[in-house]
Amino acid sequence: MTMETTFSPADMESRISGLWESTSAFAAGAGRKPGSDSFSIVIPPPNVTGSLHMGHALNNTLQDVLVRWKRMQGFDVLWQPGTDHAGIATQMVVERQLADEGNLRRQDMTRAQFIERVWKWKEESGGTIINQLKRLGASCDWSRERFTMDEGLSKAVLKVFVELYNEGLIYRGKRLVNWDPHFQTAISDLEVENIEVDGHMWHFKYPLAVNPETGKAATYEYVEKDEEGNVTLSETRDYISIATTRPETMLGDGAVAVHPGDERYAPIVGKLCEIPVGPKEHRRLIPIITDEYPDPDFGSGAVKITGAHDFNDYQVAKRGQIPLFRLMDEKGALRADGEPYVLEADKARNLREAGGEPDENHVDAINLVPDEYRGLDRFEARKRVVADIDAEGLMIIVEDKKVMQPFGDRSKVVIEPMLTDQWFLDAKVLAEPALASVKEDRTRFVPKNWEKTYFDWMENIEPWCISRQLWWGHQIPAWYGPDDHIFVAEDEETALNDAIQHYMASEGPWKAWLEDRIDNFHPEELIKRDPDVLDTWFSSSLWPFSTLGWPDGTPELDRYYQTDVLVTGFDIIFFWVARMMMMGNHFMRDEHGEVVEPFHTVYIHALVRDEHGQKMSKSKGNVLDPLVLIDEYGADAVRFTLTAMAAQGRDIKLAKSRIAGYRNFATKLWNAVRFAQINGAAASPDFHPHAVKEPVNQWVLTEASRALAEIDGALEGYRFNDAASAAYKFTWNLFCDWYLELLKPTLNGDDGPTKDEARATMAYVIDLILRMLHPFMPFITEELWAATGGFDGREQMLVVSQWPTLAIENEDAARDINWLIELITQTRSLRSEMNIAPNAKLSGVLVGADGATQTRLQAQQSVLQRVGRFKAITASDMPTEGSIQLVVGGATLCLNVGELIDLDAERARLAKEMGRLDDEIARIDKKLSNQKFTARAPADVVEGEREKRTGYEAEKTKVGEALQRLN
RNA sequence: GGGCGUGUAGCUCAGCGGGAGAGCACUCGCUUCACACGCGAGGGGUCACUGGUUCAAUCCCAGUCAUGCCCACCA
Repeated sequence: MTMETTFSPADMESRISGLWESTSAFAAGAGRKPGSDSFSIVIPPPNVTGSLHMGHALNNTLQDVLVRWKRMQGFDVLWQPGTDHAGIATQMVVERQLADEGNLRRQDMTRAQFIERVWKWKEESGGTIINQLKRLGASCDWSRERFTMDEGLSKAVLKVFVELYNEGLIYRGKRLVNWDPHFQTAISDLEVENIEVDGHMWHFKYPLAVNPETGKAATYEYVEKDEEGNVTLSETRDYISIATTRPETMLGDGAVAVHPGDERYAPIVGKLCEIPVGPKEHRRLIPIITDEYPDPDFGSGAVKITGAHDFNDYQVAKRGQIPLFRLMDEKGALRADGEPYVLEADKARNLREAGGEPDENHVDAINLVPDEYRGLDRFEARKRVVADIDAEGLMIIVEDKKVMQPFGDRSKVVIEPMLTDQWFLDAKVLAEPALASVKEDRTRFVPKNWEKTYFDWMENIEPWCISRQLWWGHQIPAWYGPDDHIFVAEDEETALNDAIQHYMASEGPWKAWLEDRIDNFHPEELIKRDPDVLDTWFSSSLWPFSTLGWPDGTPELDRYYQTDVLVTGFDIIFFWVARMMMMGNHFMRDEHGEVVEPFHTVYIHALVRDEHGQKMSKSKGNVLDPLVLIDEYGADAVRFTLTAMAAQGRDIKLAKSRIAGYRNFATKLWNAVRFAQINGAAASPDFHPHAVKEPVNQWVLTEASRALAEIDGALEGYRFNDAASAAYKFTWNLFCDWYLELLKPTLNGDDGPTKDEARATMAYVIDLILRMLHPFMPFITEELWAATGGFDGREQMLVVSQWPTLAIENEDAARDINWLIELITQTRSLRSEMNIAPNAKLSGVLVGADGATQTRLQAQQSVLQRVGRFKAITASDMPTEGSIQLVVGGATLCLNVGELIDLDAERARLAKEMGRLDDEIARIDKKLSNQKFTARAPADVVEGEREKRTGYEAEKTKVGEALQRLN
């Protein structure tokens, strides 16, 4: 087979991919050795709406490196792929598509129609990212691809929900949650991004209530003191000053709170003040209460309490039994439905405090939202409230202020805390065993410092709001009876039976209703299913076992669970890793009933940034698209770059020049193999690496052994960058730069056993290189594997061939070849420095060489001529006159350069060399003369310094002699 | 406010107790019979700063200054 000087990744990659696919090379267990252990990884399922970005490329390259390495080692490997249904993201995509088509909006369709539409979209466009992963070379078992909404996974979700509900760990309740007014759903704390924005803080006067007996406004002496207790301000006030960043929530205030120790407000605690918004005759009065929450030193020290629209206020309201007024609708507009939301238990109390009687008629009298504000968007309402208060002269001041504002991570709109009915998971209980697993080292994070992040979050975990007011997702398996009794079951039939049983055993009206038509009613007449769906991460948290068939007991579950390592980015430690730990620990047990964690290792990798360290974003225009890079440089180059830069604990700043550099590496490998082909590299049945005779071959096998050990060690420790760099250095700097060069005289020489050994060793080492590089650069290595005849007859594709093991350590050969390399390197430097033409053939004599060196000289004569560009080098006792002299390995090499020699330059060069040696010796002497050093430093270190000194001294003598000869 | 990082050659980064490294960029020289996506040779660094521990510190500790990220309820 003839090879071009460069290769074309594009053609090759699709061809190779096809071969892998058609031979099922990635199938679970492909290439395993009989009786081998399993090695399994579950892919972090990308969103079905996703397309491959650099983060995916890094994440999946690293997984693929591990998986290919383990597969070649003979493990029974499963890399489980799949995608996530991504509730909000997918619903968003499909709704946008509907809008683009000018068709119905979601709201105009039935739920069933819409969901059908989403599935259709999924079938048509949902596979994009999977194909992109294939282009990267990800060796997942694609035949086992799963989707979080698959039947099997949905079954797992139902089972988990029902069990956790029955255990009391899932419950429904009215709580303050993060409400996304754009998507009109609750979201979890994690889906909220707090961003600092420019805002304002308004200071308003809340007038004290008119005393009904006197008909006058109440007043009090407001006194401020400095730190020493001196009065700095004293005035009579008929109001309390309130600071707020959100005036639009004022209509929902339930109280004003001050700190119990705040003397300024002590005279008015317990009194009422008025919310200064809306028609005067209908303004609501609220009490001034005390609570630890207000900070007397911040603002005025008085805080308005809006329990239904602020998380802090909610806590204060609960403590003080302050009513919660839900002021807004699902879109974040002030409600227009006329009826204020008041918790039943608090209704009477509120009315009483508002000065009214607790009867239904009075509710309208304190109607929460005045007519002129009804239906206003919250930001519009804010402007109106501020303007109206200002017009009334009740605004004290407005400050510009940076405020932290919550935004929906997908919708990018301001999140509104809202009082709604939601489902929650008691995460605190589930977190405990998940914490213990990491504390007790049964699951470990790499790098370890991420454990602290995990601990901090898990130790302070809050209930997880798992319900979403969406249509796309796992619908919550809960049904409500006519009296709102909840029936949770895996299917409607069970829920219905439960309901029938429940009501038949009750004494209420529904018993009679049922007795009337027990076999003749539609289920919907009795129970209605909760319309909400579960948070996408609920199903993702089951991924490590739901993809393997759980809750059924499958052979795959037995074989591949616990998975080995989870490879992921730190940004989803909370979203996903922690939750998988919670669910895995709760549901998965071994035969002894012991907890089995979903994975024993969590490898956390960095973020990929642009070359200046900026986060890649469309708006900055600095996004590098992995697919574009793959087109330009090949998948192997992209993969190798990401691997080589994946140092632990550091973000990857990706520059195209690096990718180009590793593309060049691929070309280099290509040409090395081409060279070997041209020169008849051939596997010989008689070849045994331990039996080679030539030092150069012994040496390259020694170096290959070292490189392999380094790669294995690095991969064991997830030091991907070290592994890549060891493979790179061996291949290029050792094999190409030296081994192939040193072989050239032999390969161009006469046939014979030496040449045969060279050809066989060359073939053997190329085999080795292709194997050791395969996890990093699967395409080109597979291609070259096919292009070369190897030692195993190429019965298998490289992907399922064996990972090399080699442990040859030949010190003598290493010394021989390193001497040769040093001699050639030094002469090259000299030629360059002395401006001697690179192709000028020099002759030289080696003076003072010991026996071993003389033997080397003899043996390497042809190499020296070819690679070192010497006419000849002979051993001699007598230095040549008028030569340039070099000290190499304890001997002096005199190079005859004829008229080329410039005596002054030569003297200067040697003098500089002397100076360098003097410096080295002085440095060592300083150390050795330090008695503390010789006394306290380890003996081998001291001995090492002495040896170095001896070496420098010997070299100095030689250089001195050379210098003398010039005079 | 708490936590986790990072500051090493012009750029991007390895190294992390005993003689400062790589890739790219730069300079010089090479149509050397695999490769110019190449070959050979070079220049370039008080390893952020200040103290401390140590026989020895770029590396360990403390502080300072920069810089990045995550978490958090100051209205």
